[in-house]
Amino acid sequence: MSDVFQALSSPVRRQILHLLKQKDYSAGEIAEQIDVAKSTLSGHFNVLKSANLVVTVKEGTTITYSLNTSVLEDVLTSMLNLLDSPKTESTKEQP
Amino acid sequence: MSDVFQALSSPVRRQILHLLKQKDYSAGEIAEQIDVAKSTLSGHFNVLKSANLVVTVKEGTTITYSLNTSVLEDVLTSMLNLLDSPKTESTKEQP
DNA sequence: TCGTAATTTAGCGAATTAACGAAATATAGG
DNA sequence: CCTATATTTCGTTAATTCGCTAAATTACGA
Repeated sequence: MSDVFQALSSPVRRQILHLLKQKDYSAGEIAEQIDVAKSTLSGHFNVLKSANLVVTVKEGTTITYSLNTSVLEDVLTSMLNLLDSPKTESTKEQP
Repeated sequence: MSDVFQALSSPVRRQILHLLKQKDYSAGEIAEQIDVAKSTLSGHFNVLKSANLVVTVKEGTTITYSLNTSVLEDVLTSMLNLLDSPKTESTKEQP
């Protein structure tokens, strides 16, 4: 869980995820659209992979990344948990 | 947004948020329930405050922390955004 | 005013992160 | 086999994070 939030805390990585929401991309195609060195991106890919936020398929020399939505769903659930059935606001006036 | 995910990426801070979900607590009361030095907790409070995830009320020498759910709702929305209307899986078989 | 309780600030060390460029690896195709 | 392409690994550097202890701050109450 920490891994996922940590992964989501980088704007570059969120940008990658937003790209992958539209369609699958290879590492190179993503590099064309994000202005950091490919080696740096490769590091970001690793973080996303470790957090299970993306899944890869290797075909020849090309690696295609796609979004793994199930982990996002898990995080969403855990955050809903934080919001659902909130504390009884006994000291405050109820509307 | 990065701040919020960064804040959420620490187990200690998530533990604090979960406590605050139940009811408001003072810094000291939180310290009783989490096993790190008070000064360390104070640092965590700062992170949570900067991310606007908590709100404080000072009363005498005691500072009471409470959850600010609106930021959590924003994050939730942005994550739903990542899941909603996913890419057309043109290369995959539709069920 | 003095002492005490609650909380924060300051300073430090170890570990992690993010960026880069250069070099390495792997695969496809001639 | 050789070369071009795609991607990763490595070494470096700068910045950030997280934990601690010790000291400072703030407010209360005797």
